[in-house]
Amino acid sequence: MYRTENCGELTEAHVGKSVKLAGWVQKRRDLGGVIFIDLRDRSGLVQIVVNTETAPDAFIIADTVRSEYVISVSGHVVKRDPQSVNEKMSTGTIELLVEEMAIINKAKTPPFAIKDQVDTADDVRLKYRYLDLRRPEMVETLKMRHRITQKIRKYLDEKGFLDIETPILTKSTPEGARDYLVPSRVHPGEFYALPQSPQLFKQLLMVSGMEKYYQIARCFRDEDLRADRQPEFTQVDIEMSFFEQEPFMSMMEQLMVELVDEVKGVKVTSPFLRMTHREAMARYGSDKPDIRFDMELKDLSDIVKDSSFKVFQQAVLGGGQVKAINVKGQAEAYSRKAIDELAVFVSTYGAKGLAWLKVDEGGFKGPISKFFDESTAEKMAAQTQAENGDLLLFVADKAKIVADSLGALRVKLAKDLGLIDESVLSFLWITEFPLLSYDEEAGRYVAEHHPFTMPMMEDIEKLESKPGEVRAQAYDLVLNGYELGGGSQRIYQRDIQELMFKTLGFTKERATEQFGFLLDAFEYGTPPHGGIALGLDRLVMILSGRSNLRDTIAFPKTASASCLLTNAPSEVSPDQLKELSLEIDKPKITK
RNA sequence: GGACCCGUGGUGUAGUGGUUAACAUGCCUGCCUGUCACGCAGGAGAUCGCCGGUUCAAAUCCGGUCGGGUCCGCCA
Repeated sequence: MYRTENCGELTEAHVGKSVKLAGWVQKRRDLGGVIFIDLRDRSGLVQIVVNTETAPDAFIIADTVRSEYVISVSGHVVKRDPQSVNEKMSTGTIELLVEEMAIINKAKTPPFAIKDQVDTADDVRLKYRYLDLRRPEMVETLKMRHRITQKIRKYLDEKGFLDIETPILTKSTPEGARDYLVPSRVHPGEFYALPQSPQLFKQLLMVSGMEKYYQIARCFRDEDLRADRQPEFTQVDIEMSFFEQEPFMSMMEQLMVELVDEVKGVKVTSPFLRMTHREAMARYGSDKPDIRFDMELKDLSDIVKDSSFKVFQQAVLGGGQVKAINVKGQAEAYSRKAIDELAVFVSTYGAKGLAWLKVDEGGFKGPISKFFDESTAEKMAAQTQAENGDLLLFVADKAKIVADSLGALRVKLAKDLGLIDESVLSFLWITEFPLLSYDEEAGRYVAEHHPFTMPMMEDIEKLESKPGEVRAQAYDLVLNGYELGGGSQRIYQRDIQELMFKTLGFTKERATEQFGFLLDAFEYGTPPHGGIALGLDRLVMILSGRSNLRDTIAFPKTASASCLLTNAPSEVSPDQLKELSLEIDKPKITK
């Protein structure tokens, strides 16, 4: 037996007991006649002491031990003298007095120190991910991820949901994200796709009468990465029959309430705030607003449309908007140069400029103040709740650009100014999403959520006349400015589903070819159903206080979707290609 | 597809045209019996990501390329 206890779990209750420990050498401190070793395992650290006089054989071994050696020790747990207690260690009041020691395996000096304070570049960490994962904060994050999935499984099990697996090798569908493709050997020239989500299968399970399904499912999307986006990620996928939106949302809320209480000890109140998509876009310029701070977008279009400031005037005349955010009390803090930098920031979202006004006792100050007469200025001040010392920032443009740029600026300023209370978990639901949006590039409407989302019944007759105005029975769960997940009531009637495909520009033939199996299935007694998919990685990221999804995934990909540990993706042999009837059109220039 | 930032001993940084590339930490050796950022003394370790150009001279300037990161587009 290698060990009787775990390092980090030793307490004063063990004092006087003989125990065996095994683990990695965190740190060796050699004082000549006595050697201290901090021994680490998954549970934490404990100090072990080897004395040349009381344990001469062990001392000889301890003398040769180095960082990250795997060792086993036995001895007695003793209480430390009061003056040698280490308050920074959870096991700091005790230590193990070593009697025997053995080296189980030696270790090369690791390329970086195994400790929490990371000062190592991401690429080095990822190349040696197995060492990076030894760092306590990484262990803690993966432990939290485990506790989260365990809680989700327990909760859904208690509510009667069945965990059912769906295929990883499946059918490519053109809607939505780009697919990862897998060539078929048996069917030359044909491909499987990895699932973007188990969407179709979970609906088919509802047709099957499974009634309540869930899966913690890996999903794949061949799109460019972000700090909160990986090409393979994990969804908590949930679907139920005889679905009604309100009770379902309540059940999801209850899961979140219990989960954050268990995992973080944070109490959040239910029901969560609900906000329509239209309101979120108007007030926050985002469909996933961070409502931990104010600084809302204020519409000034009507007030300034007759002003002599041409930029504002023309934006409104052209069908656009003029909106502002009020940066409270920051007029002095932002110099002209600092505001110029903010203008560069909003330009990435397509804004052509960032107008500004500072408020002081004499009224508005700044280069554009001369364009507004007294009564206009008063109305602007009232609309933005402007007071002395405030800084107003304006964007005048098409609605989308105004929302994107001011929405992003609002979040950036809040972060820069420290307006966000990081201890708060701020959940809300966004409802009544548009069903469709017009894709300029494709020259047609595309599904905002996915093509199986049920339109709102009162909008359904507009599907053919004004598709852009149809709202969906869809909802997103938002946490602290991140989209945690989204779901909807699904279409479960063949005729509505066919109408939807038609609206999306599918010919009847193509709809049959791509989704005929679903349309057919709907004709065999399909219950109304709906559900949600939650981004597990993002949930772990937020609850563990990380700002990057990579830190919540044991073996993540880099920004260019490669794995630095295994060097995937990589070239394959000509034989492998031949077997799959594949030819490489543009061979990479070999190194 | 685009923009921006980064690349210098194992690790993290300094050096921004001119001697032997500096510092911290880590590593190695020796000394040290209560350390926990142990201490003290000594030592090894870098063709400055790669290729090309400018120059008498390049870690430094220019172009390209590769790798990492953040964002826009893309993606729910």
